[in-house]
Amino acid sequence: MATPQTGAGDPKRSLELLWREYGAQPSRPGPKPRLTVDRIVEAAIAVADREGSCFGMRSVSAELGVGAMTIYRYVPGKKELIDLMVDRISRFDGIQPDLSQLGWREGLELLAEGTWEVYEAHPWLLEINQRRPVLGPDSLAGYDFALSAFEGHDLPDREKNLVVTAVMNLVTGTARQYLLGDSADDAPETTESEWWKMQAPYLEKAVASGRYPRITVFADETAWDISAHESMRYLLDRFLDGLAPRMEAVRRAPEGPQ
Amino acid sequence: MATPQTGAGDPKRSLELLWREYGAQPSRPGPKPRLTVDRIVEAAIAVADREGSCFGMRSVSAELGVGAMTIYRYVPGKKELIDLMVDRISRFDGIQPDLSQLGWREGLELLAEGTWEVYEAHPWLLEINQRRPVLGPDSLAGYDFALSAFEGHDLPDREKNLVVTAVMNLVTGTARQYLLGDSADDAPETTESEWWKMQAPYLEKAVASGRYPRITVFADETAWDISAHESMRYLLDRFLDGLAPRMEAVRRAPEGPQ
DNA sequence: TATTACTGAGTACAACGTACCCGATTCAGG
DNA sequence: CCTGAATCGGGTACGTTGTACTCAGTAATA
Repeated sequence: MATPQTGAGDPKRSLELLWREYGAQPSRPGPKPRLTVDRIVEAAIAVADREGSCFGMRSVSAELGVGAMTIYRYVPGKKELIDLMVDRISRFDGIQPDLSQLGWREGLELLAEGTWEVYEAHPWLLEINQRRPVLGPDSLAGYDFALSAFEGHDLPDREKNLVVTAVMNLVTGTARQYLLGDSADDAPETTESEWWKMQAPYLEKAVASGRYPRITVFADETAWDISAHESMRYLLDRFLDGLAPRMEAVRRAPEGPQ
Repeated sequence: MATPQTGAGDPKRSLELLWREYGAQPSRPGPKPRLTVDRIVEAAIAVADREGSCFGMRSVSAELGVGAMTIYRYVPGKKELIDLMVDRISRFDGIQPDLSQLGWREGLELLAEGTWEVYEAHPWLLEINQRRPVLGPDSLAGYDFALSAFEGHDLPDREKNLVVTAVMNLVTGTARQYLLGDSADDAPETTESEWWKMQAPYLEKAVASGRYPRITVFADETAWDISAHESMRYLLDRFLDGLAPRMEAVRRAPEGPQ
């Protein structure tokens, strides 16, 4: 048979792997598999944490101590492996605080901070270009967890989705802006401060040219010394401020029927 | 001499090219260059618009009708070319409305919508992993333009930067979530609705399992039918709602001294 | 025991960015 | 004018990437 359908980028295979069943397989001929999909995913995450998003399949194989092509027996291709890695990363290992005990605001703040921590731990996540959101078991659990922040409020389902995706996109956008450099990738190159020192002469000359009349703030160094996390919190806090009136409006009466 | 320093990823070369002078060069021996850096950048953008961010240097060469290696006479490497492309894309071609005539809110909305349109026109921009923000002439002009939204308000410089980056990160985050699929890249694969149709059975089974108690909204299709732009606007509007009190507090008196 | 399916490793290929070399071209100085 | 030097464009080739394919070895079933 030609082309045994190891076709790359098959979403169906990704989904099958994501939602794979762990039940006992019927015994089949042939040697027992030495690896498992889980071990490969864990190894790939370890490699990506170390090498950045441009990790190679050969590195994953080496990490597992197997031949270069061996992992292809378990995973159809790199794209699918990344799908699995992304879902695995979304798993919330710590204790899940009971968001319904907290207020909606604290809940969403926790969601944002949790997402932020994931990006800090695995900056390569920001570099991969996820074609479509792959909702695996762990991502779905995270979404379910996020929705618990709205308990006690009669926000329409549609708006719940808007809010949750807003918070996540807000975190992602800021993280991308600031945390990308932390990923090792291929060029350590220059540090943050060195980079600005390098740009400074050009920027100063540009500002001096008068073509950028409003950018005169380079004199004040502290105006540009903004940490990634502070930037995220500012955006988050204003967003939640703006959301507050709406949440108050849909607050459910504590005891009575809805 | 060994290694004539065609070193890739040199930020200094990027900066030199970004802020290159257009003055008449002193006449030098050798044939006149057939290309210019600008033509290469324009061609590369055209190719990226067509092929996605995974455009190849050979495609750019072909677009210009020159040999594969010829463009390396003008640009040190792909990274630097991308830096130039990013800055070029940031150029605001249309008429710049006078933000100072509008209110701060309309100004920031215009900034967000403008950024959004850039991403819609050039989705590949979302796929490239910019190590560090390269502030070229056009990016700087955009930033200067953005700052004009704060005229008539005594917001501290530091907070201005927080707000502007917040708006841009907000747009970027949402755009990335939704617009990535529009980039042609390598796999047209499945459409949005096909993808959800493919995921549906797994999600339904997962929800039915009871492990995700709060995700019961899959019954209501409309709850998930959220357009990219709507999602961005929701986040933007709440953010601006939250920013409003602060902006009112720092509003400068119309006539009197500050 | 014979069959059969499956595993793991090795080889190889296309595409990528780009280092290097060489002939052709055009200016500056005599 | 001629000569030397500097530059340009193109071709070739190398290392690295993801992965298609082949083949020998293994273990459960009939």
